[in-house]
Amino acid sequence: MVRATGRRTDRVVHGQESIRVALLIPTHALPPLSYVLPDRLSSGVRPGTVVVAPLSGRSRLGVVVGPDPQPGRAWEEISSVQNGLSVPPDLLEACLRISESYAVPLPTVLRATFPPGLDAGRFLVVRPDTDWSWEAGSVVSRAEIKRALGPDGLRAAEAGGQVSLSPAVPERKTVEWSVVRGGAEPDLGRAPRQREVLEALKDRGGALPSAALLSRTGAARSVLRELARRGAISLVRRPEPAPLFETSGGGEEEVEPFRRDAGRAVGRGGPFVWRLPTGEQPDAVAAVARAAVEEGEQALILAPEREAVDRLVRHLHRALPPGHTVAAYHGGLGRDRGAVHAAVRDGQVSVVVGTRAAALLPLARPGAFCVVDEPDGSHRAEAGYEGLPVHTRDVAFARGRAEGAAVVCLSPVPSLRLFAAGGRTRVGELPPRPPAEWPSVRIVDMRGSGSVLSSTLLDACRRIAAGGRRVGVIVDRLGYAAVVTCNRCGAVRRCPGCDAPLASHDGSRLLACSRCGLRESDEGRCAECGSDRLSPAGSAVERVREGLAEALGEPVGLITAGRRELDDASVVAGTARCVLREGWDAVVIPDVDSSLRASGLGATERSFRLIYRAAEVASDLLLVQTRAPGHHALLAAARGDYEALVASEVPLLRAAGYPPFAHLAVASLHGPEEKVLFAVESRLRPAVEAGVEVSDPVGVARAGRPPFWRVLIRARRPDPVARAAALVARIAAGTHGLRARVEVDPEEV
DNA sequence: AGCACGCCGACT
DNA sequence: GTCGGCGTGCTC
Repeated sequence: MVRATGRRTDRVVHGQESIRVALLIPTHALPPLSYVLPDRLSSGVRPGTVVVAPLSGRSRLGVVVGPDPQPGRAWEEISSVQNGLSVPPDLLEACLRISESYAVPLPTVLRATFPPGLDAGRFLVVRPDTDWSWEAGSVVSRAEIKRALGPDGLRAAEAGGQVSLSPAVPERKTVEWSVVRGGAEPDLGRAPRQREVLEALKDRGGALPSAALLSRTGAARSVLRELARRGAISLVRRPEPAPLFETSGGGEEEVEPFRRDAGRAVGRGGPFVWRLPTGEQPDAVAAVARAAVEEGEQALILAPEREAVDRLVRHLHRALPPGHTVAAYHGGLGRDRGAVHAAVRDGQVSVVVGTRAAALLPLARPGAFCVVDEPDGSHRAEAGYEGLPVHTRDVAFARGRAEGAAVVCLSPVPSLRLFAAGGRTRVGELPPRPPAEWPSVRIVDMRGSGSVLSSTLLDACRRIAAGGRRVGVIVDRLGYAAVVTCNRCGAVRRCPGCDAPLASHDGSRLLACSRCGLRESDEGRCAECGSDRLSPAGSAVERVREGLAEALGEPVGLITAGRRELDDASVVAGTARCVLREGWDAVVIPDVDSSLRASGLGATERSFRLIYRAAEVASDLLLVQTRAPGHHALLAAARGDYEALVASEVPLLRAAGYPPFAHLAVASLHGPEEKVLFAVESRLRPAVEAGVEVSDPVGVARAGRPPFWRVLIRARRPDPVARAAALVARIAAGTHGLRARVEVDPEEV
């Protein structure tokens, strides 16, 4: 079921011609360059082939992107072809598209398809000088050559072809393997233990790491030594095996209800969204994976975190029928990561589950991509940090299109941008599945109350704790800081300078701005309604925990990403991510307003999602305290009514010109003000296409750190936005002292 | 005049 | 990313 798309990449490049090569230097400043492809190297070179090419007299690794559209400029020759590393042409196609659409340098995107830890600083000695200490054929590091020959000597040796860049993946640790020897078998009639071990080894294909064989059979090492002495097996050192798991089956029945819809999506191909309860996601994933492997294809499952990846691997182990191979791929694998990469690329793995670092893993036979917990923020790296600032959902969409595979996004509350016709990608919807159960929901109106914890909340906690059951309390802010709100209208006291909410720390009478560090006293009136009844609200997790413990007269647990204390207490406070990972009898959100009053792109969605997910993990009761009891997102979420959210929010996205109806890019410029202003006003603004709006740079002050400037770029169509974003990045890359981070169609602003 | 430093653009 | 060219400005 391979549907080749091949826009410009399926032609074979051959003959003494020139080709375009994207050198793997992660910068916006360097476009693909033209090189001559000498005849002796031309066989097998196609788009996606990895080559070594010189730049300023230095060997660089690069990827062939296609034939040279304007031959004649190329002068330098490709110096070698690295066949083992090449990127599949369809995946290259997806990389080109991602680079263009999201203003990420092509080398950065291509790098993400490569095996981890690739060492591009090693040289093969081809023709050594008589006075060199290395023999022909040996591999030496750049540093060592530089030390012996000096920088000029290295360059001369490179230019003269005496050494050639020879990148390699890190060597695997070797371990002892037991391998069955062919030929006459010794008589093991009187050695049942040896016979048993030999049979077990033959069952597993005749080769197994000795440690695994021994633990599988429970035999002692002496048994292996004896078998080796008799010539039945040999003990050899081989690379450690990759952590691949054979499926066992046994849990396939639960997958059955999902198979028809998953099969339809995988059979048809293209992007899909599937709304189903969070708890049903693992079986839906299994159904998608199964549909792909039954076609003889591979599935790539993308989950937000390592733990979720490992859980899914364990689930698939049982949920898929026997005879398939599952593997995890994420940063926690260490040196095993390279081995999994190779196994996936060679097609030995049927289903690979990974974090966003796996989004561009090359697959031998791509069949389905599946994005688990699609709206989770961890699916996208922050701009400026490691990883692509592109949501894995969008990476998967680009791949699905280029590689002819289905993409299925799973969540009970998917990103709204998937539900709007006319976006970047037309997304099909699989029949949604309603929540399996829904708790009773209690909305406590906190208007007119200055307290943080209502008596209703405390009574509910007492009642549930008394029954030996558990309450999870969601407080999505660390530490003790609290904002100040008006008791009458609920407005938040904001910093006059930068509009960020002012926070009080440790109960002091002083308010501080977390952004610019401004301090002022907490006296005064509400800027909205003039009321003088202001009180701290939006308490952070430590304060709520203390308040609860005091009011309930018993210890309260704490779960955050960094800390875990008394987590078996009957009442446990924690951040949303931690509380939502577990199941509770009741879930309490004492300050849902801290989420509801947030503004900007994605804020309402996020609030809805928080409340909805809280209801999912609460088996009996969801209790929410608010000063906005009529808020439409709150009411819809309390009913579990996603359609209502779509109906109310999608028109707002359209009216506000937010994705997917229009497109925007956020550029953060770090550097002195005059350079920022010059770059934006004199270079960016005059150069953008018609229909592209560029905002004035807005300074963002940060306590203790130099400020930066933010520029919003918007337009109706996606491509001009991406081109303008790439332009700012290029301008900044070519301006000393100016650095830019750009993010196209961010999830939130 | 001679030299150090930092910015800018080229590199295919 | 990395290097060399060149302008600015300082010192002998």
